Amino acid sequence: MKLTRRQQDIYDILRDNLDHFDQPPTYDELCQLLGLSSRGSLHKHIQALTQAGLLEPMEGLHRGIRLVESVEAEEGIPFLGRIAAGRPIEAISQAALMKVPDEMLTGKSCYVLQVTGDSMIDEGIFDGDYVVIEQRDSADNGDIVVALVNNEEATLKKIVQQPDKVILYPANASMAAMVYKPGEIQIQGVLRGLLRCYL
Amino acid sequence: MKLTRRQQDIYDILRDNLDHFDQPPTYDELCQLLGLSSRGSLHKHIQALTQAGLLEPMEGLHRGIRLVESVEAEEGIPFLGRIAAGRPIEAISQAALMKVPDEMLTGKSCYVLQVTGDSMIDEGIFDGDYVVIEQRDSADNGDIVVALVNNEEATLKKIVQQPDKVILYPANASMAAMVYKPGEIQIQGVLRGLLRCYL
DNA sequence: TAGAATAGAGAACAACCGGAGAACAAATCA
DNA sequence: TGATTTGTTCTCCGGTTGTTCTCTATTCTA
Repeated sequence: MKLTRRQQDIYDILRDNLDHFDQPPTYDELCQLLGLSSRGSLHKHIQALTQAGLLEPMEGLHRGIRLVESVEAEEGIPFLGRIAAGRPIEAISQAALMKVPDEMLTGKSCYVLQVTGDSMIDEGIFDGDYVVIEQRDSADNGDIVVALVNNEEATLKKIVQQPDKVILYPANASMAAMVYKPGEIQIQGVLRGLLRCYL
Repeated sequence: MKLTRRQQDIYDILRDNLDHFDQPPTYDELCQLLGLSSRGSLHKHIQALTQAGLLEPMEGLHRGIRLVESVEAEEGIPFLGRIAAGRPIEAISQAALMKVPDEMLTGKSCYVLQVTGDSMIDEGIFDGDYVVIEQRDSADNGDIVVALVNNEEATLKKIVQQPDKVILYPANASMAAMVYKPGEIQIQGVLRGLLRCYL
């Protein structure tokens, strides 16, 4: 169902309010947020959203505006942000969904990051490529993982774990491997797929 | 149905706008983008695109210009087979569909091939990777294309076309470029995306 | 060269969108 | 219970936006 601009505004505000308050707003409160002076005008939009299946029908109840729970999710897995060696993952403001081949999905929770930098270039992972990551807290030796170093820097590297140390290998002849103590490294996910767009 | 030049312009702009805004443009906004001063002129083109099945019919709705989402974007595009330099495309027995990110689709007809061999390794295209190809019979210099050589061998190479010759460059330091006469090379498609599965 | 196809300008029209405000009824609160 | 808040319904309005015309210019083709 297609929403008009104002309907979209109102839906966004309602969705936003969900996180901030435990009670739905009254019409008057919503009108104030929207800069309206007439409840009647708002009501028409609320009705349209209900018609569209985005709001539960509210039969006269006060504070009865409620979002429909299972708005059928679009297909795809979330694109979370960028990962660059030596920095935290840079989250993107608006969560977008990205369709990926089923072959890359493992049934576990997965997400997409965009790679910044050339540290994995010898593995054919270039600056600007997208990687599909399976959320996990452990990995096998030789896996390419998203690792959190000292709870602050996120990086994409090939990992080798030994009883007394953890080594992160970049795939770039001009960069050196880094050695850490096991406690300093936290695995956040394992590389499952690569996506690259040409112009 | 074949689009006129202006119709193609408009379609491209609409497709481009999809990524930048969450609401379709109004006629006036589109006119401004196109340098038109009359909504009536635009309307004729919109109608033609609707007729061609590329736009949803908009029954008087404001901001009602909406692209018809192709089945391909929902279900995936066909995986046709393997391509190895020096051999015809090896078709797969049963056609499978593969979901790919919308960003790789151009609205034109696309398909997926699996790459065999290392001839494009310096471009980060490895043996076993999947490539998304847009079906076309022409390309710009520097594009990576699926080219049919002498009507029998298919190959994935970077192309440079000159009036008197066509050069196919592999992206592998240990391989040499090949030079052909224009008539010997037939372009079958242009590289739009790359997919790689890890384990 | 005539005709068709493409492309645009501009005017007039109708529908849609968003809003105001009054009156009413139901829910909630004191 | 009575008063107040809150949701509902209704009519009305104006600007925006899509639609339909007619008219003109340019390009391509038979």
